[in-house]
Amino acid sequence: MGRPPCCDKVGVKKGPWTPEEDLMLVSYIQEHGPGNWRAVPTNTGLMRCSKSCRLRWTNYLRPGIKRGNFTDQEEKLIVHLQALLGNRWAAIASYLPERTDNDIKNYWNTHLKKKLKKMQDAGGNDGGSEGAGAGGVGGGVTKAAAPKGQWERRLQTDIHTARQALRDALSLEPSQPAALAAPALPTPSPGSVTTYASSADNIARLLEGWMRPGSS
DNA sequence: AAAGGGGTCAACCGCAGGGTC
DNA sequence: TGACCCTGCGGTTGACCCCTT
Repeated sequence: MGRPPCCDKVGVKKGPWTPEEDLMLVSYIQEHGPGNWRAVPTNTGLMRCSKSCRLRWTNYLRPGIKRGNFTDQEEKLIVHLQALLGNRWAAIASYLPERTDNDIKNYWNTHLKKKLKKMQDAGGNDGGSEGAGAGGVGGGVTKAAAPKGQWERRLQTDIHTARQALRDALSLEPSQPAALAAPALPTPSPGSVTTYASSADNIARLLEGWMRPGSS
C-alpha cells in the first residue's frame, strides 16, 4: 500500500489538550525551538502525534497570538484579502501576524460570511466582497486552469494587488501599526531561545490555571 | 427552571508540495 | 532520477457554551 499513517493510531491521544500536555510542549519548545515535530512526541513523552503538537503550538501556544475580538480594521483586512486571495488562510494570516490561519478561517466562516451575505442581501455591494464568492480571483479556480508558472505569477500579482487594496482600506482608518504594510511574520528565529521567553504571558496563564486545580 | 437550538472554537483528517537520501 | 518522509494547508467535524422559548 501507499504511505503509512502519520502516526500509529494505537496509543495516540486525541481530543482537547490538558494544561499538563501544554506545559510539556511549551517547555520542550522553549528549550529546543519549534521544528522537527516528528521528534517532539518521542522527546517529550507526549502521547500525541507530531501533527497535533505542531497544530497546538501554532494555533494556541505560540507567542504573540491575540485571541478573540477581531477589530474593525482586522475584519476589513480579512474581507479584502479573502476577496483577492481566496481561501488562502495561511497567506491571509501572514498579513495579520497576531492571528492564526485557523482563527481567521473560523472567523470568516462564522462571522464574516454571514455578515457579507447580509450586506449583499440588503443590496449593499460592499467593497471587497464582490468577486470573492463569485469566483473572480478567489479559490483554486485559476490554479486549476493555469500551469504552475502562470499560477505563481498570478499569485504574485494578487499579493501585489492585495497590498495596494490594503493600503486603500487602511487609509480609511489610519490606526494600525506598520506591521501590516508588509507580510512580516513574527516567526521567531529558530534557536533563539530568548524569543520564546516572550511567550511568558501565554505560559504564565497556562501555569496559573494549572497550579490552581481547585478553581474548577 | 428546564429544554432546545444556534453559534463558536479547538482539533482532526486527508492531500499536496518540498526536501532529503 | 526516483522513492520516501516530513511539514504545512484547507476543509470538516465534534464538543462546549450561551441565548431564546
